[in-house]
Formats: sequence, structure tokens, C-alpha cells
Amino acid sequence: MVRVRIAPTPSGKLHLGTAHTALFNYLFAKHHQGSFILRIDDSDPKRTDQACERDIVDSLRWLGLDWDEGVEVGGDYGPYRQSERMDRYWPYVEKLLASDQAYYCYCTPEELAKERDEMRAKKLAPKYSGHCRDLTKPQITEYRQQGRQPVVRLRVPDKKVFFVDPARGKIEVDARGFGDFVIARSDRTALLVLASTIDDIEMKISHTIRGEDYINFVPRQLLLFEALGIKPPIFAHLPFVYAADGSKLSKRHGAVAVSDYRQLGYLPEAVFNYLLLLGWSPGEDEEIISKQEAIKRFKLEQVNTNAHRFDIKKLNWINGVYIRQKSDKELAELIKPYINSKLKKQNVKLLKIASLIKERITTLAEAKPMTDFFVAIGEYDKQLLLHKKADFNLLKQQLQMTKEVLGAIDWQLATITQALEDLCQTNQWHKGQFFMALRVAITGKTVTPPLFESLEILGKEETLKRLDTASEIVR
RNA sequence: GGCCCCAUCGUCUAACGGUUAGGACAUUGCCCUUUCAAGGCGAAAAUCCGGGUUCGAUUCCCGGUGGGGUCACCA
Repeated sequence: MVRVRIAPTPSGKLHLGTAHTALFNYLFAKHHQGSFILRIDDSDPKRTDQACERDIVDSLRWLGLDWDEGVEVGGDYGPYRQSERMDRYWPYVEKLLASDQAYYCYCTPEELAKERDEMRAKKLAPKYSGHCRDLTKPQITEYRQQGRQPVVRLRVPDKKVFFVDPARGKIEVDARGFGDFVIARSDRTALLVLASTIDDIEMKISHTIRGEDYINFVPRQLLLFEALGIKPPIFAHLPFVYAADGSKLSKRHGAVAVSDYRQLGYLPEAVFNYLLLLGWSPGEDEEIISKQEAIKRFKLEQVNTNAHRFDIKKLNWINGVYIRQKSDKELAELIKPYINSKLKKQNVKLLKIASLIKERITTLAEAKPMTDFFVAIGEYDKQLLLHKKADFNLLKQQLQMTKEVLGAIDWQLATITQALEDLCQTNQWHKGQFFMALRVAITGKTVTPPLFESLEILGKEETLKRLDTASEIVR
């Protein structure tokens, strides 16, 4: 039975990198009809923020990465908040102490720091010397009398440990490289290595799929599993997602949280699809791929282990693809939070507007600047009205005649189109010049959705009014 | 510094040891077109370097270089 988990720390909003890891865990679990578990690692109160946990939970749901067990859904292996599991770790420590696989270390932080500095000075890997490994009874008594509060260290054997990462192959590390490490603090609380290992054991995790920064963590965990006499899960590691410049994706790059992208008007399907392409390929030319298809075809073994760079342009393209796949009705709903509030209630208009802008926006937020002119027209430079060698006299004439023609017709797209095409042709006006002038008069801008359709939506009255305004400006 | 991971167009990637090294985004040319898009057809663009193994290396091995990670009573 496949059981995987993600264990984010609620110290920030759901980061794209965490979402990437969550996605791959999700796909792997679903592909194998297994369970995807959400555990919140809030063991450190200083790094815990309710609002962040809320954001993480909401963002995962928004992306469609629903978990089978965990925070807010429950399950048989809870609690799923690490802060509620703190008392579960010490018994394991006692067990290790009793079998002499772990021991108390009385060294002070100052002594340890000094030791590390010395090793660094000698260009050696800084690690614990093993000073308290085999203390005699009198020594222990003396340290206790000095009031020293001991930590607990695992007795690390001199040997190499290895594991097979499904995506990377065999990874071997010499345990002598890190020495006896601390598993419990002097106040008897567990460190991450231990807490995480025990949580995974108790939650019967079969595969831990996480960021590559944890590769160096695995040997320690393996040793812990061995000491505890428990079969370890399979460990797989995903590469990081870096910013476009190759540095770490951080706040100075702007939006780094999934919710930031949601707010900017990206669709969950698009973010899902984009993240999927970072490290996994469908192996054929088509890159737009549905969640169902991804679940069906996902293989951990074929995950690419290169570092990834986040490419906003590709995300934009994918987002545009998904926007175009929406029906007018769906898109109308989606853009509501972004557009001028006066437009929101006009459902008939909105449907037509949605169809007009569908091929022109890459994010939902872009709907606003593109549709604002339907509500009100801003001031514009009268030079904008002049296009392709036109002069103000011609322009005045064009505006006047347009107004007369449009004022006399039945307000429908077909008749509007007919009337304006005819007008342009009979007077032998330059099409580009004439229609650009109209466009500016009606919208105040040179880049807009299609003109005739926009007029229809705007309505006769407002159109004629704007033509008047333009005439005023020209005069 | 020790250890670990990684290395194909600018970016994301594909290629049982044999391909004109394929695709996508971005860039760019043309077409369509009343703007902008969308769409169609093209172009340019890559196997980090050096040794092996092999009839033949993008692919396997070794070394180098580069990038990243990790070495706490943080997570």
C-alpha cells in the first residue's frame, strides 16, 4: 500500500517549491491508488503561523491536491499536527538509551562550538568528536553535579549506508562523515530527524518524496530506522525550483506562493500543469495534460533530477491555453473578481465580453484593463485619433458621418458591421485609419477587443455620446 | 573545506549505445487581419571540457570544471 506525505512548516504561504513536491507526491499516490497525507510540521511555535497554515491548506485544495488523511480531514493515524504529537517521541529515545544505541552527551554548546571551529581550522568536516560516548560513572556524576543538562545522541556506527532513490539510483554515504548526532534536546524534546522519522513510522509512510536538500538527511534516518529495528520507507528526492536567474526562488523575485499566483489570475489547472512539466515529461509532443492523464502516466522513476528554473512565460502560455478552453460562461464567472464592479451584474454583457477577451488575456487580472472602457472612458491624447496621415478635418467629418449612420440603425452586430463597412467603402476611407480613429474615440485606447462587437456591447446611446466627446476633443 | 546531488537549444524537456539530436515556451520571418490577440507555415538555437570502453558514445566509466545542497540542543 502506497502512503506518502508532505509535511510543510507553516512559517510561510505555500511556496511553489512545496507545491511542486506536493504535486509529485499526489500523483505518485493516486497512480498507485495509495494515500496522500498532509501533516503540518508546527513543532516550533516560533515558526508557526495560523494564517500560513490556512494558506497552505487552501492553496493545496485550490490546486486540486486533495489529501486523503491529515489536517482538517482526519484519518486513522492522527493527530496530523506535529505540535500535538510532541509526547510520542521520548519513549523511543528511552528505548534507544536502554539498548545503548543512544547516549547522554553533557558537552555544552560552547564546548561543541569550539570543537567545530577547531575542526574547520584543520579543514576537516565539522562533526562531534564522540567526547561523551563512553563516559565513566564518576565522570557522569561530576557533570551532573555541575548541573549540566544532557542531550541524547545516537551512537553512529563506523560504516557506509546506502539507499536507492527511485529517481536517482544508489546513493552511498559514509556515516563517519557526520558522527554521533543529537536526536533529543536537553529538555527531552525531539529534533526533526527523530520526530519526522517517528511520525513516518507511525503513519506507515511507504515512500518519502521530498526536496533534494534532504538527501544528506537520509543516512541519519536510515541509522535511526536500523536502531529502532524498523524497515525504512523508500526515499526519493526532487530537485529545487529556482528563479529565472538561477538563484533561490524567494520573495525578492515577487510572487513565490501559490496563492500569489491565484490572486494574479492564474488558473489552478495551469499552475498544476506547469509544475508537472518541471521534472516530468509526458514523453510526447503534447504538453497540455489533464490531471487524470497525469495520474495515469506518472512514474517516479522517470522524474528528471535536473534543477529547474521557474519560467513565468511558459506559465503564462499554459494559463492562456486553459483560459481559452473555458466556456464564455465559465470565463465570465472567473473574471468577476477582477473587473470593474459595475460590469459584474450585467450577465448578458459579461458573457459577450468574456468571449471577446478570451483569446486576448493570459491571466484573469488582465481582464480589468481590457474591459474598463465598457464602464467609462479615460482621458486620451487627441493625437491618438490621428492615424496614418489623417488630419483633423477628415476626422471631424468621419466622426460626424459615423454618428449619423449609427444613429439611424437598429443596434445589432450585423447591422453595425454593415453600416460601418459601407460607410468606409463609399467614402473610400483608409480602413486602418478610419477604424483606428473610431477605436480610440470609443475606447480611448489603440489596443482593444474587436471594435464592432465592442460597440454592440457598449450600446447605441453610449457610443453616440463618445463620438460626440471625440468631436469635442478634435474641435 | 569534507561529503552528497546535478550537467542536452536562453528556459522546460525527449532520445533500448547507431536519430539530419525531437518537442514546448521564449526569440524571429511570413501568412491571416480595422488594433491587439488567437491561429497557420517557416527560421535560428543545445549534448560543459578532457580522457577512456566500443566498430560506434548525448547515452557507460574515470578525471576536471561549473552550479546546487548539506555539515546546529533550526526545520
